[in-house]
Formats: sequence, C-alpha cells, structure tokens
Amino acid sequence: MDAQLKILDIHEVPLVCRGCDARHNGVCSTLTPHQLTELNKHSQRKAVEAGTELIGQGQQVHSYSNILKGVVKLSKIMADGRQQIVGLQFAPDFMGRPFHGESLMAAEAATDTELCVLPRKILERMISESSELGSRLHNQALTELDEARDWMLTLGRKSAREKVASLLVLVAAHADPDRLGDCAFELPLSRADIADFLGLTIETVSRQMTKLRKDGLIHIENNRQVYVPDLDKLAVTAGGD
Amino acid sequence: MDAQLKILDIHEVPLVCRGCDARHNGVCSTLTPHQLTELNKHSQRKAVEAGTELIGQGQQVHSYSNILKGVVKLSKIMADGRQQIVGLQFAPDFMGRPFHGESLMAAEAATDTELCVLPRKILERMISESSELGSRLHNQALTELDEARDWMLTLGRKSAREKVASLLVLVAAHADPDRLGDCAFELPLSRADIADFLGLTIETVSRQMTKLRKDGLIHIENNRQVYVPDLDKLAVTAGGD
DNA sequence: TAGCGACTTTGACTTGAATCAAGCATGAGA
DNA sequence: TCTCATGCTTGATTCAAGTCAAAGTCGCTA
Repeated sequence: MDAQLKILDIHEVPLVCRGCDARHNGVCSTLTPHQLTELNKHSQRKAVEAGTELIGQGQQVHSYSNILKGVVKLSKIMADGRQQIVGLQFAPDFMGRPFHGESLMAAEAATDTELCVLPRKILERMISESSELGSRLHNQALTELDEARDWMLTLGRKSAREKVASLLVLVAAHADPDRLGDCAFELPLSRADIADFLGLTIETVSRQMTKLRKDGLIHIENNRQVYVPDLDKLAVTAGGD
Repeated sequence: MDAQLKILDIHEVPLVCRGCDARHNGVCSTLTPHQLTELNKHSQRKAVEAGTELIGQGQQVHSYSNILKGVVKLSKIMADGRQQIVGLQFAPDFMGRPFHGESLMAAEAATDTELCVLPRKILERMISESSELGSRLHNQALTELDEARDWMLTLGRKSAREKVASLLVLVAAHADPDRLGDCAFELPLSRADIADFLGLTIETVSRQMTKLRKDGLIHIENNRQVYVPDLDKLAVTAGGD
C-alpha cells in the first residue's frame, strides 16, 4: 500500500472510455474548464502494487477511479471462501458506480496499477450537471452488462479448453485491439486468478494451457508471456462467434 | 404470434421499475403530461403466448417495451446450438437498451406475456429531455449488472443442487418479495429453460428437484406449482448469503 | 377414451473436471 | 550456495454431472 499521491492533470486521462464508441487518444472527458479545475484540485493519483485490495466486499464506496495503468479484478466471494471473478477492468476504464453506495463485490489490483481517484460527491454533482457525462457512464454500464452476459455463456456452457481459450482471446483483445493474425501479450492474471475467472481449478487451467501449447495454438514463456500465432484459430477453439 | 393491439393508457404502467429504489403501486413514470399524451398515441399493447420470440439474436431493435405481465427470458446461443439464458425480466420491468441498436441476444416470452411497446425514437428523445428518466434507466442497467454478476458466481462456483436452489430462491423473490418463512409460486420456466439458465442438463435439473423434494425443502405439484415451507433454509442450500 | 405428442422422471453407464499428492522452476534471503 | 517460499505443472484417482435409453405423466384431439 505504498501510495504515492500527487495532483493530476485531468486532461491527461480519459474519463469514461469503455462506454464510448470512438477510440480516444488519451482524452475522453467532455467536462467544462471549471469542472476540470475542480477535479484537478480534488482528484489524486495513486499507485498500488499487484494484490492490493482496492475495495472490500460490502464496504462503503466514497470514491470513483479512472484506471490509468494496469488491470483490476472484480470478484464475489461466498461465505465458505469460494470465489468468482466477475469482471476485469483494463486501463483506461472508469471504475465505480453512481448511485450505488455499497459495494457488492471486492476490487483488487491484478497487476501493478495506477489510479486517478475522484471524490464521489464531486463526480456525482458533475453527472447531474452534464447529461453527456451521465450518458457515457450509462453506456459503460450497458457495455459491462453485455460483457458479463457473454461471460455467463462461457461459464455455463463452455468446456475447460474453450474457457481457457476464451480468456486468452479476451486478454489479447485488450492488449492489442486492432491486431489481426498473430499477437503477443503478457497475462495480467495468475493461474489462480484465471481459475477464479473461469470457474475452474488451477490444475485444470494448467492442463488446458499445456494442451493449447502442445497443439501449437499458443506459445508461453515465463508463465506470463503469451504469443498467439493465429488469433482466429484460437477464437474458433474458444467457441467460435 | 397472434398479437392483439390496442391503445394503452401509459398512466397504468410503470416506466422503469427495477432500477427504482422505492416500491411503486403500478406507476413509476415521471413524464410530463405532454410526454404521456405522446406515448399514449404511439405505444401499443401486445399480448403474446409462451414461446414467442420477441427479438432475435443479431436483429435490429426498433422499440422498447414495458413488461406488463409475464416473464421474458434473454438468451445467448452459440453457433453449435448450445444456449445460455443470461437474464430474466419479470413484470413490471422495462426491456431494451438505449444507444445499443443491435441485439446481442435473443428475447423470448417464457410465459404468456403482455407488453407495452414504445417506439425507440420517441423514447430516446424523452430520455434526452428528462435526466430523471435517463438516470432511472441507468439505475436499472446497474441493477441488471449486479444480478448478472451474482449469476456468474452461481454458474461458475456452485454445485447443481445449489444452482437449482438458487433459481427457486430467485423466482420466489420475484413472486412474493416481502414474504418471509413459507412461500408458494408457479415456476415460469420449463425444465429445459431452467437447465439453460443454470448451465446444466434437463436430467440433472430434474434429479436435483427430486432430491430437494425428498429432503422436504420444496413441494411440487403439476411440475410448475412450487411451495417452499422455509425460504431461509432453501436460501442456505442455495449457497448462503 | 384411445392415442398422440410434449414434457418430465428415472436408471445405467461414461466422462470431464476436481481432488489429492508429488515434483519442478524461479527468485529472495540468509 | 543453500534453503525456503511461491507458483506452476504433472500424474493417479475419485466423483459430480453428462449421456444414452427407457418409461411415466399430462393434456389434447380425434
């Protein structure tokens, strides 16, 4: 938790990106200069290392964040300890939910992560002032809903092999959105995290990774570095579509 | 598809309920009289029987609907026919999604259903005029996101017995939200639908229902009529919490 | 009221993923 | 350089859920 704090120029970061249709070059905000000044005054840059808990399940949420760098995992935990990762937030996503004060899940940094923390009250006032900002957040919520439902199909109906392939395709898409054909990236998740995301055990994940490797669909180095020679082929073994 | 159409008084129906905090007595709308008149002129009442397809996967969506009566299932289908139900909409839910034109899943009436169909363009104009309406829809999206993520935990980490119990608890909650202790309701889903919602096969669903019955947790009549003597006990076997 | 069809249950068997249990790397610290 | 911890892989075995097959139930229509 060695948080290094400093005032951030809000111009440098996108505010709500996942829900926007267009690609942005690091700027997504449509705030007024006055609003920007205010956010600059009150928002804080925060760097945390992998494994840091950002929000505990059932905890009250007093702030929203832009993820500047890294990957955050959202997970639900049952009373007996069983865990399911229910979403991944990649930079430059916005994290948090207006109107919903209490968190129904935990948020934890999957990798070393940098955040821009925005105070809840100020942001909510800006939402009520700007319908553009509100509709962007609405849009992001709908996008996340689509993604959650896609993942429900993966969890409910796919085999272990298809699940692992689906995860690799998902990460590849975020690492290099426009890349066709081959693609290389670093896995932001441990085997244990992958298992919790796919509803599998560590052992099964490991076995399926090995099989995909032996089938020539992926190459792995140092457990985390993945190279996919043919992304289409991998997508097909992920269940097509 | 024997749709019977007639002009509906929009005052009679709630517009967006799931996302609202308060309970409403059948009226949820905050539209102006002028907006109500316009909706009255353009919205249509539609009655369909169980099994009717409302929106096909990949189809363009030109209207939104309020569900007046019945249950609608939302599902994703893979190329090889595997299916996953990714959400249930109970009356008086609003169905549809602003800004997202194309449907990424199919919607089908699970029971005999009555809808109030609102033209897309008119509703979207009203959303842009009324921030209250927009924020209610935003709220509903967030609620659905929470529900989808809860279900991801069910799909990924629960046993067949827990899954079936979870479904029964879910339906019970919608049938009779305030009921404590015991509770009776009619299942809006066939065994096949339940299997598709839980990521199981029909046979497994049937076996688990039988076990729950033999364990005294539920009573079943005519396959669809369910009586739960102790809802808390059922919730515990659904995985607690 | 017999017969058909759709839906559900039940049984026997198979299988994919979980569990249990060693081993293998890699990196940090002594 | 050795040890220890952590994370990953691999193998043997078990078990929960899937598959295949048959029979039961109900409502509908002729």
